[in-house]
Amino acid sequence: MATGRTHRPATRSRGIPEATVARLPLYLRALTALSERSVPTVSSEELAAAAGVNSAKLRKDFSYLGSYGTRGVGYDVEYLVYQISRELGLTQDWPVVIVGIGNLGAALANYGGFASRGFRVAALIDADPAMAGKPVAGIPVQHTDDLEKIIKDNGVSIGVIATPAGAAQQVCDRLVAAGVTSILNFAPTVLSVPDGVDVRKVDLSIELQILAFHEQRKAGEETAAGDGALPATTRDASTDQGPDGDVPAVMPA
Amino acid sequence: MATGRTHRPATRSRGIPEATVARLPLYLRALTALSERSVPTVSSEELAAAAGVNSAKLRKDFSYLGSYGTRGVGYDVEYLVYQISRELGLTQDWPVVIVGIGNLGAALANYGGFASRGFRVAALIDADPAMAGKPVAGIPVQHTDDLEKIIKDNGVSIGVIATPAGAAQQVCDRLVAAGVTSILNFAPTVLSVPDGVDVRKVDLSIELQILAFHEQRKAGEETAAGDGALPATTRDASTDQGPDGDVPAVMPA
DNA sequence: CCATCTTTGTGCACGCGTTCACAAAGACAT
DNA sequence: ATGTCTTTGTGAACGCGTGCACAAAGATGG
Repeated sequence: MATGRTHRPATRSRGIPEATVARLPLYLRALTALSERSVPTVSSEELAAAAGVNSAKLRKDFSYLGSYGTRGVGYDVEYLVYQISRELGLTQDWPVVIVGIGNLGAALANYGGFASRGFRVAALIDADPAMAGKPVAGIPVQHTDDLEKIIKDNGVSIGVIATPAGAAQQVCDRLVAAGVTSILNFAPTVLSVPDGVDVRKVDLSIELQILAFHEQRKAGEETAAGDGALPATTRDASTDQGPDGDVPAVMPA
Repeated sequence: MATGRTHRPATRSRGIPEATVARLPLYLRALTALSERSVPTVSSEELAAAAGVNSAKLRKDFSYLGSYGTRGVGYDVEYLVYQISRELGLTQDWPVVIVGIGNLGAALANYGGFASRGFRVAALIDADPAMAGKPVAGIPVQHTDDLEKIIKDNGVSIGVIATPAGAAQQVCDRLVAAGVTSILNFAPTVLSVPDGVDVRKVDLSIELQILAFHEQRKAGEETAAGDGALPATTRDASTDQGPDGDVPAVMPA
């Protein structure tokens, strides 16, 4: 998914570049796997391979956190797991509410990856009165009317929006008004929020569209001769190095 | 979601920067909305606002596609919808298979955003024999054994992986071997694929972790003096200018 | 204690992406 | 036709992120 930032130029949070922050969870996952296999240390090379990144990049990323490695040896797995967890704020409990319990909302409620990382689904909220009280993933769905109270009672600061596009902005506004300062938006809309509120966006259809773009390029390069309107003619599929760059489809905003 | 690119340095596909490609779907969505309201033309300023981006960026993005605007007037909505759709390859039908029909897979199968953009769910595939034949979103689930045949019979080139992490790489390998060249991965794993195959990754837990990082920063800034564990106490919501940069959590690879 | 070997941490250069700011282009009125 | 006004399209500067390549640091063995 891709979205644009309109204002601030990619602020660097407390010295840690955003790009690095976005990779920390990846490292953490790889490290956790190593930890479960009781591997004591890893080299930047090995860990980078496991996380699917360049080793120099990984070392530079870690250098922003401090010098946690030992030259000639590598990094202590357990220690690094702790440091990254702490940096990401995963050592504390984050109550989360999911608003919009349709197919996607229900799937998210059931998703194990949340609980395993310190995120606790504090409540499920839906506008449909018929849903109220019905348990999803073992948690009873509550009605939107109680949204503000739920947020406040549970000290929720992170909200997940999985409503239809039409309801998203309104839900967002209410979440923010109630004190939520971080939002993960699955609805296909651009949300506008006041400064100080983080929004990350996940749009499944956009991801597919980006894939389709590249797929189209791989496929017909010569078939493009068609009607007009576009240059795209006689494209020789010569060295088709298969596209893919590092571009987001999910970003804050 | 976040992943790193290991190799190629963000190839520019046929002159169109990846960053631009990632934004095209956003513009398209905004334009479609305008089209439905029968708005004939839009200025870059208006459209940029609707898409949540900078107007200069939008104009530059469009300039990569060609000169479709009229100075002093703006852009013709219908024409632009067509051009972007064509550029993204949405004027053709893209059969897609979803592998792994758990909570998430089922939600994806039901997701309306796919069909509305030229993506057709050609088949649902799951490894559980008990699922076989059971209809999900009106489509009968088929067994993994038939994966290769399904891909070939339907001419599928885009696959969606919604299996548990453990099965993802294996499924991926089979998809690729069967001819799939674009993969949207929801499993929390780094997939390795041969050159020429595009992978985009969506990781819900990573998104939350990134939000948690910023949330933590917003929360305790002063409490940080403590033991080193976590600030998170006494949250004063002062002037919390909230961080947020433009960093991806989803990328190809 | 010294030599060697491994691996980290980083200075530096390069390239992509973003943004500003403006000239060119066209619409529209007179 | 000519002038004015709006909006595009883009040249240029800047900043972030990436990756190379190497020096510094430490482990390890003799």
